[in-house]
Amino acid sequence: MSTSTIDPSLTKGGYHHGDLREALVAAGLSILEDGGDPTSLGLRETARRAGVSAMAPYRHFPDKDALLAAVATVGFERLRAALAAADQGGEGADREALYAQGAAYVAFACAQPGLFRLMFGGGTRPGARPQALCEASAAAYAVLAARVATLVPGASAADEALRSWALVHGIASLVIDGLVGEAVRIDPQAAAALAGRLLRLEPIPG
Amino acid sequence: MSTSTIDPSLTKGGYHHGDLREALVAAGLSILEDGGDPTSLGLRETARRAGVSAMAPYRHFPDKDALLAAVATVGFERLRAALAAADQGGEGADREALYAQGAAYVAFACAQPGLFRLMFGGGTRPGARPQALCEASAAAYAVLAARVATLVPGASAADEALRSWALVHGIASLVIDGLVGEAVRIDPQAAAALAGRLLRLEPIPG
DNA sequence: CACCTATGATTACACCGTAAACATGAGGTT
DNA sequence: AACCTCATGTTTACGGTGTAATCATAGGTG
Repeated sequence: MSTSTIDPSLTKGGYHHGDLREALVAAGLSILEDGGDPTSLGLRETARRAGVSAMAPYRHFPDKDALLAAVATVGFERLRAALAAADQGGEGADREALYAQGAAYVAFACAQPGLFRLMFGGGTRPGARPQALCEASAAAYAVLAARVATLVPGASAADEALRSWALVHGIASLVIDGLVGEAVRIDPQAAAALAGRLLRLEPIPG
Repeated sequence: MSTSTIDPSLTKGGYHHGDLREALVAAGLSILEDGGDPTSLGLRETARRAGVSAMAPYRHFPDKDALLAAVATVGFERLRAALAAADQGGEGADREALYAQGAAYVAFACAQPGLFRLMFGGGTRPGARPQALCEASAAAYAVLAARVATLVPGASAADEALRSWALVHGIASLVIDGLVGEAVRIDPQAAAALAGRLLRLEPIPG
């Protein structure tokens, strides 16, 4: 299969288009990066963006939800990378790494709200998620959970990790939906700072 | 305008249909209560549910987003009522009232995920929200913020309220999107219990 | 009664997701 | 080299949606 000089990494599915599946995912990401909602992410619009016929995506995805899931999977991989990078920002295994992860989580959502909304409940019913999507989201969560595990005793680590996740996810959701003030929503840095502040905040005393 | 015996409260807009505007909002709510996503909430489908022509809603709403916003406004009013009722469940001004509000918040989202998703970023761009919708969401938040204000000194009350909101909102979002385990998503009681547990959880020590 | 306006119905158009039939070109076989 | 096969992409078609424009009617007002 390799007598020709074509790069084998592009040969897979590279009959007419170089690699249409990846091109479609990239087109979908570009739509979201241009300020598009998940509702703007249509099958025809994505195909148009990839410079291909409207029905071409059906050769690579069974339906629209599968294309959206593939885009969301890339989103989770990017989120995982962003969390891991933020975690490595500090030096030791201290809480600053966790705060940095929280700030990165919110900054990610604020910088790409369309992608973030697609990743979380952006259309596909739970239970019908492809395995790759589930694995990608679990991998992202694992980065946060691992940091929490280094900070708390083993028993309550799971609950503490879930609590931290819910907190930063709630901040991110409220910010991108414009429920916490316009200034924060516009500026990803301000949103990240808010996340760090709330994460550091002591619970209600009593 | 009131020589007839018709109830004035129904006279407004009640030429042909009793009160089509309210009927459309009720039809939209019923669609969401029947397990419909916000995407299932269409203009034509809502009109069909209300037993009226497809274009009739345009006499009462300028476009689809306005109808969705009206439905979301009712959702926030219901959420506000649920939070207020949960707050009154206990007796004193203690933290149990706050925990009850958190559990009620998550239970609301879990019981009506479609409505919850519509209320928060369900289509309309932030900034284009009708004033009534903003007021309804602010009124719901005010119930939670008021309880927090009775528990913490004035300076940090705002941040503490926002932190509590983000935490319960994050839990609710993750649960209805199926990111925290199927069992919790199915059972609203289990979801509410999870909210109470995480709210009670002490922060990460250090 | 005649009239006016609010309300709802019809029709039409562009867009979308999906299915079916068609066209094309790369690769292996002879 | 000639041919066959099948994966890939295109075209056409259908039902559904949101929206604009036009028509029809019900209810109160003079």
